[in-house]
Amino acid sequence: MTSRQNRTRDRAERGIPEATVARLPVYLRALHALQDRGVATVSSEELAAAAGVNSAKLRKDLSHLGSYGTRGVGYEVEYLVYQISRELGLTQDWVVAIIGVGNLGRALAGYGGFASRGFRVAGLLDADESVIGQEISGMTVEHIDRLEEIIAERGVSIVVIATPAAAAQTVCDRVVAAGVTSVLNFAPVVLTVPEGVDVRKVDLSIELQILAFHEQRKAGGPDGYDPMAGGVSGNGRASGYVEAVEA
Amino acid sequence: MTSRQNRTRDRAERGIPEATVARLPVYLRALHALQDRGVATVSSEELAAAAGVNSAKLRKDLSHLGSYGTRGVGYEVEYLVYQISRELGLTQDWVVAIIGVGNLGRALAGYGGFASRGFRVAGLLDADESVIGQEISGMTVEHIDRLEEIIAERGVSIVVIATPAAAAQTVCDRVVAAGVTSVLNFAPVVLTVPEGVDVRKVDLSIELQILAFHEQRKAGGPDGYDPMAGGVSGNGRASGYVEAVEA
DNA sequence: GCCTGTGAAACCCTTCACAGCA
DNA sequence: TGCTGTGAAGGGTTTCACAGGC
Repeated sequence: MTSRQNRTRDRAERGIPEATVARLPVYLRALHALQDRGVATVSSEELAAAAGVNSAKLRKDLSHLGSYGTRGVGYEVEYLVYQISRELGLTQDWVVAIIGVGNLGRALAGYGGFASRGFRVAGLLDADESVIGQEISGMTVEHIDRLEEIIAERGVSIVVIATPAAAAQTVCDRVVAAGVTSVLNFAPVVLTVPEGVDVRKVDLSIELQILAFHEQRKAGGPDGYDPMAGGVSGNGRASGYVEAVEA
Repeated sequence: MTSRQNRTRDRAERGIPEATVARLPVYLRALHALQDRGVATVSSEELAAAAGVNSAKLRKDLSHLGSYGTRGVGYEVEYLVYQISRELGLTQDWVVAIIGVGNLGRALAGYGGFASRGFRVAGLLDADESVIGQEISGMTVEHIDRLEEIIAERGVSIVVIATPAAAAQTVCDRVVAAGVTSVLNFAPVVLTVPEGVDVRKVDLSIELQILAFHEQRKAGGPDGYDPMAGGVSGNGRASGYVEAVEA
């Protein structure tokens, strides 16, 4: 490896695989749990078990950050926590605003996992007059009209969209126009953004649908009993689906 | 392709790639939106745009289900909706129970995207006496003691865990012992389950951490300004991280 | 001896490009 | 002609298995 590319910088080639990045937070959580239990060093086998992956994968992943382990011994927990935190950018604070304080927005506002990872919620915004001014998790809900102002003044760099589906794209456009380039979207729509803006999506119902797919498969055991064969046409086509408002 | 494997069953080999399964719900949503707008047929190009993928990927994905398109024309929206719904197992109803009615559990209980996809929430359970008996989204919160009874009597096949991290594994064990083999976990822990049980995980803070990683990279432009180089040691190691209770 | 770090193989997923059919 | 369906190429990810250092 490292065939072409200047090899002045040794360890972490600029460019950690996406799959690895997605697992680093999981390792980090497992490491924090070990830290709480007073564990000082851990082997790839143990840490992998705690994170729910196999040890080869864990070692490959960590090797992308550098050589932070000791052969014959394992990894020093505290040191690894620091290295992963730094790599993920968690040694600095990130200012977050949450748009939409329905049930989901409230849940997010009160979610302890944010603050403990260096994410500071600096604004809760909504369009509904009846919730403006309400106190939620120690913060006062502000009017969406002040979106641009709040982003600029408080240095918001990540925005969480928890609005109804219909409002999400409009809110996203305004947020992007205000200079934000990282968006976490909980609304069940595909957001269109310009080049250079990152959108990640969490969709509650997609996960359930994937589970349903696998659950359906289990019924038929191996060697293909065709699930629903026959009964299907009696059921009529897509039986009056209605796209509800969701979120 | 299809080198070894009996070729009696032509179209859908039992075994759709996971990556494809994960995108089918997205296509389904886009198709529902088209249906609402009265669109009868759609090309792979248009549907792909609506779903946020490229058209080659969409066609490959759909080809795993069968040949449901018409060359030179496109796909009939209603027919495709039905085929994808059937493949995902959404032509039948799934009975769901939600464990833990904190902020997140409440949000999930009220989430319209479940009911509209054939997921029927048949139970809201919690351990906290002070919420038992409360009405949430038209349902009465019941005591976790009745978990096994409720699963059996109401035919629950998918359980959503929205408890605090500390309670999740215990709840999961009981749920699995009661015969449930599909679990959607919102608690920030890795759940250990026996072979044959599917667990999917939604982690709110992991997504933010992945965004932070990319956001951090943007600061340094191309040709590697090392983010945080130098300032780091002055900051000291992992600056007193405390694993908060979360969720 | 033991456990990390990593080439190499295997596997999966995406993208390309075009044959084939309405 | 236009768009689907799909072999083939390409890229990324996982797993294997072992070399290498403590």
